[in-house]
Amino acid sequence: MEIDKSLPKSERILLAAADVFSRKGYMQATLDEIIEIADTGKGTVYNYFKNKDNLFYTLVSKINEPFVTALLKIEANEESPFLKLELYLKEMLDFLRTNDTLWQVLFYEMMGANRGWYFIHDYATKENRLVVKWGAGPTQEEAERVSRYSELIGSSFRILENIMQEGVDTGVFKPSPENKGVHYAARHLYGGVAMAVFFGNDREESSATVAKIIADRFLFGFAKSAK
Amino acid sequence: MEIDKSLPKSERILLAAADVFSRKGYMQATLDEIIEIADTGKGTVYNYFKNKDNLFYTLVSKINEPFVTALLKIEANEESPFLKLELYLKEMLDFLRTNDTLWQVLFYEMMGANRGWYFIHDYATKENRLVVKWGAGPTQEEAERVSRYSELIGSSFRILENIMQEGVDTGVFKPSPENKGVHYAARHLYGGVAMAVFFGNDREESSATVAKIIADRFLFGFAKSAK
Amino acid sequence: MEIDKSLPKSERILLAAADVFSRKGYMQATLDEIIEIADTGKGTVYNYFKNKDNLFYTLVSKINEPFVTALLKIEANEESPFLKLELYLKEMLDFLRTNDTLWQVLFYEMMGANRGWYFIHDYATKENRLVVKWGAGPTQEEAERVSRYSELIGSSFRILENIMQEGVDTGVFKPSPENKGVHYAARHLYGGVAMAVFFGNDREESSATVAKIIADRFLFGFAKSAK
Amino acid sequence: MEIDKSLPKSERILLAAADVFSRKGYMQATLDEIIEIADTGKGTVYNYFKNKDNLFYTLVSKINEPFVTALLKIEANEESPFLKLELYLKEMLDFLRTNDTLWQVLFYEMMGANRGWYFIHDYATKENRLVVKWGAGPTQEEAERVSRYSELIGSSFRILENIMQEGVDTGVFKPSPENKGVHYAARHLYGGVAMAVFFGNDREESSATVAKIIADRFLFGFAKSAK
DNA sequence: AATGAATGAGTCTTCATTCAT
DNA sequence: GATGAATGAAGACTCATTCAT
Repeated sequence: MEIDKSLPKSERILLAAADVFSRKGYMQATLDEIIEIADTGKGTVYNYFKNKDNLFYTLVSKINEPFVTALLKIEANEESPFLKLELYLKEMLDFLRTNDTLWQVLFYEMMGANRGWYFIHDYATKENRLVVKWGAGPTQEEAERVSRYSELIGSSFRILENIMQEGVDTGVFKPSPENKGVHYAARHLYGGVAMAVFFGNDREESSATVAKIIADRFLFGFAKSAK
Repeated sequence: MEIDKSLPKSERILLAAADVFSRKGYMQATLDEIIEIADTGKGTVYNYFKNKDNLFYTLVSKINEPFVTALLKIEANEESPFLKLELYLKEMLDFLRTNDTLWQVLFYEMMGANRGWYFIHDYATKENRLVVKWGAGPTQEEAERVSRYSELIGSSFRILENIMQEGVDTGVFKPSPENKGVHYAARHLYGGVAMAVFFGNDREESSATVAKIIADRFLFGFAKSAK
Repeated sequence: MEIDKSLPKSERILLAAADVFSRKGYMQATLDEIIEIADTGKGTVYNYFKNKDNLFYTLVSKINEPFVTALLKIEANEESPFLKLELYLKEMLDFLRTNDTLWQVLFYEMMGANRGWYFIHDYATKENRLVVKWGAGPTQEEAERVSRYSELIGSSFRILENIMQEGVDTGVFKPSPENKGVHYAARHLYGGVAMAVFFGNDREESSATVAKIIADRFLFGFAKSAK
Repeated sequence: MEIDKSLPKSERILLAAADVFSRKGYMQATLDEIIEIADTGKGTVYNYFKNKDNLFYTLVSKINEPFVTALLKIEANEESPFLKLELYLKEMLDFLRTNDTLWQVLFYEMMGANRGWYFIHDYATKENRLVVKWGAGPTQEEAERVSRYSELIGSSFRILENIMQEGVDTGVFKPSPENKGVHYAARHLYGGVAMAVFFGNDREESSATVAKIIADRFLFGFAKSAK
């Protein structure tokens, strides 16, 4: 990979990091390879980023930002929940197709290596609450790390929930059984889209087409006729 | 974790490995911790397993076997595709709830480290074909590794495809637009279930209930009425 | 430095460590130099010692042991405090002359790098009590480290105090002004001997002779006649 | 720590250096922390001081100066050696209590890293002479460094020797056995005071009181009666 | 004179793998 | 078969020093 030498160091490092983290994952990515590609010194990386984790987080955080902005715009517009959902999915497909490998890593880092504890988003307080099932629980550092990553994913995920909830509230979408909220259905849709992209790297259909199909199937079902 | 000392060494090692890989993921799991739990020597591990990767693969492979057997039985029975789908989902939920962390790792190892190349399952030859988009492609070792892991996931995934295809063929499920096959929809459903489990560690509802809900939503849609 | 290759690895490492720590001090000593001299692999060091600090501590601890044993024997014998004091000093001189550089490092590590906090030995509970004058205080790790080193020095220092106190109790030594105990005088004597050895590397006089002189001057004064 | 911004840069750097070296010791002190406190640029430090070592030396050298001036004044006055000794000790106690950590570092730097070679002060030529017992000896840089630091300590130490020698010459202090000079006794007293301060951070008694006690004990002994 | 971005040599530490017993 | 002592390649991170502006 070649990086434009005229860019400032910090950007060159981020570009190189994107490349390496995508190919190697978090653990196997090495700073040596990153500085080799960024054509910079090792110390320079540590002038801009506190450590490896901070470099990775800064990177995905930066990429995530315009994505969330676009989604918020979709959520805020005046269209029907049907169309909003489709627009959301198209946006998400475009985003994941561009950042597939990096987001695989992010998903994994968010979920992985967790012993007996996890975070649950408390919709009342809007905070992530630590639940320790057993064991000693995470160190503060581990907890913060996972929490940060959860928050990143959550920032786009909750917009999907909002759109779906709007549909339920306005009576066009089915409520969940026993009115449990849309969390589970949203999780399923969100995760399904992500995995479908991660799984298959084919890009034969445009994201608009695929979004339309997914939305259609999700809303009106895979069965030929209603029960 | 306590392991039955009367078991043969190789099994004790696998049990210990299951424990450690589940908690730590692949990279962060150490052989030192595994042999500590298995109460055996480090050399012994290398007598039974070629290396760390082979140990992990043997482990997930062994766990996967009865799962696939159960799915094959569901596929083979005489029920309607509707019920088969529900049974499949219940089986999958039970399985993933039991092996969530281990399968997170497996998914990641299967997808990860794949920039510029990937595998496509050729439904005709039933083999995984390597597609190199750009770059040097994987080393033979990398390729074999990813291929093996893909095959593991694929073994359960293709059964879902078969059930869905059966529904399409018998006219109860909608065919894909332009008759492209059920791959994309299957990927979406399969991935969605997996992510929903990986994401949320809540087990409030029984897997049977959840399977019923997912199947219902998947088949008949999230919208209140058909278009 | 040449090390007997027939010795077990752990001993070779300790011998090499003694050499390097003596010459370089704690911070500037490198494991690379130690393994070079011990003619062993870097991993081997970490099989025997948890980390650099533990290696250093194990080393000085091991050296300190027979020294304290010898001092305890002196404390326990039936001689007069006068003679005990002289014997103690001779023993200490012999010890410090042998281990001068290593003990300089130990003294420094015990005292140095302390921000606003220090340990005071509580003679009642026989424990080291942390006193934080200002600032955040040490991390637990720092505290334990310094405490361990303090304890090492303290093990020989308190024997001197005991001997001096015995002299006061039996009426042959002057009590401290306002009966404050012998701590200050002991500190002065102990530190004075240490510094005298650290300062001047001359070994012209035998330790027995020097011990006699120090004891004489300490007991009967430097002035020609009493006031 | 706040530093007066109106002071010239070089002084602000020295003040900041005093703070950091005191708290962290030589090795663990970083220029980053120093410039942070001095509120200056890193390059500026190197405009005024050749390197880290030179900064440290300039600092302690500057602090040492008024101390030595005060001691010289004591040496020069018309009082008895008894009183001079007491005044010297009070001055030293005051000084060390103020600069304890910094002087610990200085003592250590002076003594440390000296295996196989050391300096002896030649009282005739008033120069430090290098004695190589074995090994290659120090590099010129090492030698100069240790020599400079030795000279710093020596500047105050030799005044104590002078006072004691004056007492011997005028017949009020005991000469050393075989007329070897007061070096050893001075070393013992000087080192003892230093260590007593470094060891115990208690400041319960005023330096005047402590000086009186030390002088009394040193001159007239710890034993209740002369032999 | 003042600055601070850039550097890379240097260090501790980890851990999969080997092999002699 | 079973073992575990020994290994060294690899990797994150630090920090004194330089030098162009």
